[in-house]
Amino acid sequence: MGPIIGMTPEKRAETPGAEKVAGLSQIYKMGSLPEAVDAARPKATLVNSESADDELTNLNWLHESTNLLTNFSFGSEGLPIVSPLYDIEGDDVPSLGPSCYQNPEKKSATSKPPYSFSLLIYMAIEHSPNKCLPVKEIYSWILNRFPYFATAPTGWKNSVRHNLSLNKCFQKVERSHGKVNGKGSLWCVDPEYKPNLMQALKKQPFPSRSTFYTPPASPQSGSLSPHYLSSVLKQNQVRTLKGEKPLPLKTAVQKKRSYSNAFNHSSAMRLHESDSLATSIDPKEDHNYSASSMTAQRCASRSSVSSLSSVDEVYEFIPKSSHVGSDGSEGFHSEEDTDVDYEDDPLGDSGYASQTCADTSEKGQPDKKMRKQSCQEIDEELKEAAGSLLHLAGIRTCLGSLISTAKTQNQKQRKK
DNA sequence: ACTTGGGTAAACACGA
DNA sequence: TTCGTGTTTACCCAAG
Repeated sequence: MGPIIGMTPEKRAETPGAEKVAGLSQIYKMGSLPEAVDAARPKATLVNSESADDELTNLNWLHESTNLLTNFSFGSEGLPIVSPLYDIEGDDVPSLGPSCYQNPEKKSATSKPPYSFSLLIYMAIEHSPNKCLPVKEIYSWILNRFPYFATAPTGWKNSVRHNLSLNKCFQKVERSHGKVNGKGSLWCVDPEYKPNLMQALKKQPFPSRSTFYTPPASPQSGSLSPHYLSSVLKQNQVRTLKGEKPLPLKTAVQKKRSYSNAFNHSSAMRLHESDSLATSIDPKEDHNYSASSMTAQRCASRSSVSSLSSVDEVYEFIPKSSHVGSDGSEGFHSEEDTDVDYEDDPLGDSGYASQTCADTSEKGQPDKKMRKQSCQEIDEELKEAAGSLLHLAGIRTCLGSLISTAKTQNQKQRKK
């Protein structure tokens, strides 16, 4: 059991997750995105609004989708401009108080929040330093932010757990090795669904745009988080130890997609559809997140948030000993840090990395092989994704030249 | 009318 | 045994 569980309220208040939530208060001050942001944001609605329903024979959607793709993958302009609001760790912004549920409409703090449980969980997780929270901390966060639940029937906790389990947006990560089914797993947001969640957030009565957009400098934003990837690796560790073949990353990522609930349709699906247009030639085939589109999406989101190479990013959650040196002394502390510990590592991200390091370093050679294999698999996927992107970029180039040729001919004909 | 998402309740299993 | 956690099922309601 991690130190978070059973923490006294005083101690909990000292945790970064509790104090850094102040940034959330800004969400509610925010009216709408600056023009520049909207201009820079990939026009997800572009495809959706006009051409998404168009027949597939119309190549406009492809053209637009390649624009989308370009914005997403080939330049930072595809990013929502980073608002200071995303900086949930900012201390220089006055907090609105213990409860950030002070929206523009000044609703009573004790009235029911206008957010679904999924969004509440998302907010809670996103405002944790590690982007991972145990259920108990999620409860606490929600309670702190939405006093409504203090007096609400206890069923809401059931709903939270229900959502965590059922909603594929959320990924369970074992806190430490040897506790596969133990109490208190950590819950993370599947980065694949962050856009969906953000989209859903935007549709709430009190828009909180760019609220939880994490800075590009953060390696875990907009991509498969080190946490999640490391969980996949851990699963593979178990499989390896069992003598089974490690799951390919895409399989592991798709695991939750087989679930039948939540965020697969409606707003999430609509967003997904528009996004998938950018990566899938046939949108119809993408309903189940084809591997290529998934990897492409991943790659796109990766490259959109970070200048890191994909391999670098993959390596971030792998002990550097595996690619820096054999002693593992560089960049990671190697003490037996077997649990995510916010107190020891208030900045969070290194906590999980060190955990992964500790976990893997204890297991010796087979894990090195496994890590190497996983890296190779990830690399293969990335290559595949890059290939898809290049392919689409090529299509776009062709289309561009065709269009310009057509325009030129059009002009010539008009002149005649 | 139907589908879908969301909320809620309940039952059950598991581990601390 | 109790409690917390996680999963699953079922039902209801609202919105499209």
